[in-house]
Amino acid sequence: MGRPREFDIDAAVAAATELFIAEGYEGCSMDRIVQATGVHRGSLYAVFGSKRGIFVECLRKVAATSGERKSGERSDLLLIALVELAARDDEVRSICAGTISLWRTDAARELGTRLLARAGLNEGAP
Amino acid sequence: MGRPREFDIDAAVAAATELFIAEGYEGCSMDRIVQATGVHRGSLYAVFGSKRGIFVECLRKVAATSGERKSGERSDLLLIALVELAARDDEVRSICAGTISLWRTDAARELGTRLLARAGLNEGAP
DNA sequence: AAAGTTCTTGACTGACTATTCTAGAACGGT
DNA sequence: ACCGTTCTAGAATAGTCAGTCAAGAACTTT
Repeated sequence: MGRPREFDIDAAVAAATELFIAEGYEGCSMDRIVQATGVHRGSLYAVFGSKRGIFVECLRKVAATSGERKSGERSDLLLIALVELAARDDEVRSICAGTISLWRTDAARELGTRLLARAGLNEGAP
Repeated sequence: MGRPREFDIDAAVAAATELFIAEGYEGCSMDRIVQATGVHRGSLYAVFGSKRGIFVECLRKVAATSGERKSGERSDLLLIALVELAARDDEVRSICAGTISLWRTDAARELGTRLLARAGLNEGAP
């Protein structure tokens, strides 16, 4: 049925996830995502619909594999989602809420700890 | 010495602070800041130099009055700073580190708690 | 091999971005 | 009353942003 896709969706999502974690949502452009994934803009839009669509897919992937991940990895993208998107995006907020509710640890402390680590704090002098 | 300033710098900083807290750093444009402060673009640039300059001043103000503020108010802008700026801006990171080091509470938990509250979580169903 | 379908590609668009510039207005000093 | 200085006002600029589109390529089915 038609021309086969030349890129791996999961791989693109993984690459985009790393990018979002490193640069934030508003902080990284579609150009950067195209560059990091190696997938053409048009192809990304055909599959995910929008930049937000890409992010939501990344978030869903992290949520789905949350159990298998270390506490750092599973929190990083949530941080971005909570600070930049959740307040104005019901779906993102809902995914975040669902993910966190599955954690057994203290969510506030885990997120706060990871927040500081990601910012480069709590590992030496100011 | 020259024409007197027609706006109150502290008031502008306070208005900008609220805006940054509500919409994030990348999430709010200079247009929005001009609108919220009621100060002309040129005047803002004359005083603060850049959008980043405005943010840093807001952060400094919060840091300086951190002792007088409730835990929510003093954490909100730090969240934005830590997630969006600190990783790539040494000065911002330094201000954050200095502020947090003065807190007597568990910084990670306080930030995490505020993070969830700001996102609209932990106050009802998902 | 022709038709139909799905994907890729590169160029394009209009809106929005932070920042700058110039002209003029309001002050203090002389 | 003029001069130097500091601020304001509005328009302008160049760059970046997310998103779109038409043309062609790779596949399956008939």
